Amino acid sequence: MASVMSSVADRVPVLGLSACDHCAVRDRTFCSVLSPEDGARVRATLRPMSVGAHTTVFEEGEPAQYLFNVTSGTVKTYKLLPDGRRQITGFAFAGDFLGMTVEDDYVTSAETVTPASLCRFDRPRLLKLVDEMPHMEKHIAVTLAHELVAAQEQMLLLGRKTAQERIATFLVSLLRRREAYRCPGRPGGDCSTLALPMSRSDIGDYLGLTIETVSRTFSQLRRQGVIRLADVSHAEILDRGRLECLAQGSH
Amino acid sequence: MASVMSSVADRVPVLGLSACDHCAVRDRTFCSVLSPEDGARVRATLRPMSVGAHTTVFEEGEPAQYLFNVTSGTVKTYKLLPDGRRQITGFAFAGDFLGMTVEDDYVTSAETVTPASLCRFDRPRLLKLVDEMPHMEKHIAVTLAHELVAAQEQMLLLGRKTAQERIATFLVSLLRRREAYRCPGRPGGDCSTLALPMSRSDIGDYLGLTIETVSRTFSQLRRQGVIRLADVSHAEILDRGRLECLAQGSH
DNA sequence: CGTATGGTTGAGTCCGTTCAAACTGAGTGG
DNA sequence: CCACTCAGTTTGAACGGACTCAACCATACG
Repeated sequence: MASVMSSVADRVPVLGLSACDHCAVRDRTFCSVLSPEDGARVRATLRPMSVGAHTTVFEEGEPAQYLFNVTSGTVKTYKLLPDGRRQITGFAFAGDFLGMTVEDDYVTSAETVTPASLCRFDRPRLLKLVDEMPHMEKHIAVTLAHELVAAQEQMLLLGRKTAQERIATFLVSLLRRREAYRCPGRPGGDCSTLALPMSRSDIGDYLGLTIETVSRTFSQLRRQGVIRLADVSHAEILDRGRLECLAQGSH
Repeated sequence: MASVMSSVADRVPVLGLSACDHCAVRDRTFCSVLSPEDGARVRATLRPMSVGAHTTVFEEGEPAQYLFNVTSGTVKTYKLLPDGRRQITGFAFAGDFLGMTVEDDYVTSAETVTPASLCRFDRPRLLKLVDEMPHMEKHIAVTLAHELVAAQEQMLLLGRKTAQERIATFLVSLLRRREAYRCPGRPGGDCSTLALPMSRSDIGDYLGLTIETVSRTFSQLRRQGVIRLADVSHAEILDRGRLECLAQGSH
């Protein structure tokens, strides 16, 4: 599968220093904690890029040459077993960080779900800068801690929840994530319609289910009046309270 | 359930400054990166303690007043659903860190599996010190990153592996963890007998299985000549190659 | 030696999977 | 405009791996 580094990166123009100033996700990334001078040094390691849907960003096991910030679109990270079984470890949306690793190789693969724009950092150079910037180290530690909490919640889901509880948890976490990123007053911030940019197959591989079970469970929730499916990738949440009950396993 | 903080802590004598000098796990913790002066400041926030088996160290949702280093024994961390379903998120052995959280509340519960000794740190005071010590910040970020990798591997296990693959993965990861902590030449470092201090119920709740399936799968591996069960809590690895094949899902 | 607790084994069940068929909607071309 | 294709989704029917329920066994302990 084509790697983004060789195939797409060089086609995208470097937008220059001003790009960061207009960055929509700036205040959700480590860039927000940088002084003007440090910001300039970080920008020197950066290249903004746009890629189409279903493009490989990096692959597990390959040397981690770059780090990425998602500035728009959706990206999935996943691990594979030799026989092709797949576990999606997370979905990254605008503002999320990708490819952080202590080892020198990526520990998951990453592929875009939708067309996406990414901020690509040269990893060795950025890590050298990080060493000199305690604020950034701190920001990364906090990000890692949040990801770890999410991972532990996902373990509970994968180890102990039923199909219906998994789907409910997934929908609620998408809702919460959207709320965390939008001001309450902002347009769409409290809308009950949820975009599901990923396929049923992706949802299944994220929740430890098959596509058929995902589909059946959506239908089940629809018949129960908890959600309405405007179309295959847009779910309207009709009864959020009930959904949250289901999600935490108390029916 | 009895909390360690109120019930056990005060019975254990403070061993004074010299305790750290003899600490067996010192070089595996953040203490190893401290200068002598910083070490003294950290020690002022610390109290060593010993607790019996099956003792609650902290509970999910409760204010995170302390952080812990395990100096001996085994501790499990877990999350519960309202109806009692449990997911063990990890086992902590000597040298492992417990209770790290960005939020002000613990995100998992922790309970000893065996009698254990712990180094208890006052969290607010330690975090204040960490802010002034970039080395420690770095060490914590690295630890978090490693835990995140382990969590992602556990997601793959819980979402996509069969019972036999889960048990095999569990045994292999215990072997690897022991190897990482012991020099090859040291006694017991290359011994093929593995201690399983945790109950079948704990193993099941860690691997997303029931105790019956755990027990059956051990018997299955025994019949296949992959392991030998000296007793209920000691497994001898007879065919490590085969076990590693099973663990990664390629049979 | 009786009791208790945890572990093992067996039999039957069930939830989610597998296999298969039908449906949907977007894209293409006559 | 409709027919056709194709990939993704939904639905149905049968299956199976892990679960549930239950009995039995082993070790520890008073």
